[in-house]
Amino acid sequence: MTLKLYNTLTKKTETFTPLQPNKISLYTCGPTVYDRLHVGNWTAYIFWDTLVRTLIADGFHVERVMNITDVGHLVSDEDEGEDKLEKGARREGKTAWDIAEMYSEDFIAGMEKLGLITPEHIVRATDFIPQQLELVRVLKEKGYTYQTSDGIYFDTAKFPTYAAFAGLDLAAQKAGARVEFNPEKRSPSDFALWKFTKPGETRDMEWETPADLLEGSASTLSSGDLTPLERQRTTREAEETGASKNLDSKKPIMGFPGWHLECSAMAMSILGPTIDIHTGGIDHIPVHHTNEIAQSEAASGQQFAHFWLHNNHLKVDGTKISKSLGNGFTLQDLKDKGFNPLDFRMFVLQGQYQNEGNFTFENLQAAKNRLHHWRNIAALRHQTHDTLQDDDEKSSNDGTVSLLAVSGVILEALNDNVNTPAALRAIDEAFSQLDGKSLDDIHQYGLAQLLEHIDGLLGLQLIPSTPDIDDESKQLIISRERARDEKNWVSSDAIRDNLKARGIIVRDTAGGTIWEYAS
RNA sequence: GGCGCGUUGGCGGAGCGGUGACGCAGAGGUCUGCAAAACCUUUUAGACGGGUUCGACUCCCGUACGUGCCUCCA
Repeated sequence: MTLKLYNTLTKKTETFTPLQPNKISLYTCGPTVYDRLHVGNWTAYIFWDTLVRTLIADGFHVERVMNITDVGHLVSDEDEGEDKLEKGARREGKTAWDIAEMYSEDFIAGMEKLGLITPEHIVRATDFIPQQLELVRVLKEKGYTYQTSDGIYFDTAKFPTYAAFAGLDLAAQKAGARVEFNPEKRSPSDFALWKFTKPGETRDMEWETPADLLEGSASTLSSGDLTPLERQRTTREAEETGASKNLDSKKPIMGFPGWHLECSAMAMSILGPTIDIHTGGIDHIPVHHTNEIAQSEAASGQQFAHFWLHNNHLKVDGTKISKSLGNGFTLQDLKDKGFNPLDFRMFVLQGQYQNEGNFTFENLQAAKNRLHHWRNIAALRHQTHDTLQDDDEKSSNDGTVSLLAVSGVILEALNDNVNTPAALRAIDEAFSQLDGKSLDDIHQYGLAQLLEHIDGLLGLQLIPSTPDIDDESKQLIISRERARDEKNWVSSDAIRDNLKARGIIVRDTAGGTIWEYAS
C-alpha cells in the first residue's frame, strides 16, 4: 500500500519511501514541561500517534524518539528571555528540577489517558547534555560558531541554505523586525547553541561549559554568585553528565543548552544523522526546525530528515489559544465538564492534521455523541447469536453484512496523508450497514475483527470501553421479553426502568431486543 | 513592515474541473403496546468581485474577514 505524506521540505505531497526497507526512524518534538499541556498541544500528539499507528499497520517497525524539553526553552522578550522552567519554578516556589519532574509525569499520564502509544525513546534534554556539548564541539571545529558575552552562537551566514526550508526572506524580516536584536550577533538569524549563565543570576539548571568550547576572552566571565549549596549541586550535575572536561582551578563558566540544540543532539545521537520523518507543530517551521536543520546538517554533512510533517494549530472558539484568554483547556478541564479523553481524541480525529481545527465544547459534545454511537455498535458483538460461523461463510448468505472490505478502506484513507476524516467516514458507512440490521445478519467475528482494526489504527479503545453486561442484567432482559410476550406492559416497563438505572437502555427491534449503554 | 495559511449548510468537516461525503444538532414522517433506535424527507452550504473554461466550490488574480509566524517568544 502506498503511503502519501505532505512534506514541508518539498512543499508537495509525496510517496513515502523509507531509508531502510522495513524500519522507520521518527522524531517528534515533545513538550516543554513547565506547565500542563492544553488541548492544542495534545492535538499534535494525537495526530502523530495516528501516523505511527498507520506506519505500523503498513508493516513498518517504527523507532521513535520524543524529547521532553526540560531546560533551555526561553519565554518571550517581555519576560526578558527567562527560561520557562526557571520561571515556572519561581511561580510555584519549587526548583526547575521539580517543575520538570512534575509536568513530565503529567504529560506521561496524559498520553496514557489519550491512548497514545509510548515512543520507544522518551528522552529528557537534561539527560543529553554531553551529546549537546559534543554537537557544539563539532560545529566549533568546523567553524560554524562564534562566541559573544552571553553564549556560543551558530553563524547562519555559514550555512547558505539556511532560509530555504521556511522560505524566509531574511533581509525583509530584518527591516521590519519588531524586536531589537542582540547587537553582538553577527546576523539576526544566528541562534544560541549554548548560553552562559548571566553574571549574578542563579539557575537551578546549569552545567559547566567545557573549556575547549570557549574562546580566550570569555574565560574571564563570571558564572555568577552562587550559594555554596548551589555551587555544590551544579558542580555535581556537571560531573555526572560529564560536562566538565577540564577541572582546572579557574572559576568555571556555567551555562545551559539552547533549545534548538537539544532536538538535534537527541535525534542524531539515537537515530543517526539522517532520519525518515521529523514531526512538529507548524509554528516551528521558521525558527526551531530551520535551526535544527542548519546545525544538524552543518555538523553531519548529511540530510537531517527526509520528511518533515507539520500539524496546524487548534483554535478555541475561533481564536488562538493563549494563557491570557484562559482558553487553554487541559484534560482535567475537560474531565470537569464531563468529557473523557477519548471523546477529545475523537474530536481531534474529525479534522485532518494540516488544517486548523476549532475547539468548542459544542463540537466536543458532537464527537462524544459520535463515539457513543460507535460504542453501541461495538456492543452488538456481545449480542449476535452466532459464534461459530466465520465471516466468509456468512458473507455468502444473502442479507448478511460483510465488513471485510472496510478495514482496507480505513487504512487507505490514513495512507492518504493521514486523512482521518475520511477514515471516520468509512467507519460510519460500515456501521450504518449494521444499523437496523437483525442480529442474525451480523457476524460476530467480522465485527470484532473490524473493531480491533479500528482500535489499532485510531486508538479509540472501542473494545476495552464496551464490556458485556452482567448476567443479572441479561436475566432482566429475558424476563422483560417474556413479559412483553404476555403483553404485560406494566411489568416490562418496570424492568426497562430497572435496567435504565443500571445504565442499560433496551430497544425492541424486529430481530429482538437490543441493549445499549446509556449515555 | 515581512512571510504564510484559511474562509463549504445551525455546528464540525471531506472529496472533486461537470449540479457537494460523513458526523453532530433541529423539523416532519414511517415503524413501535409505549419508547428507543433505525430509516425516509427536510432547512437559499462553497466570504465577495473578476478571469480562464463548453462548464469551477475545485485553477488564476484582486478585495474583505479570520488566523499564525517574524531570529534566545512559540
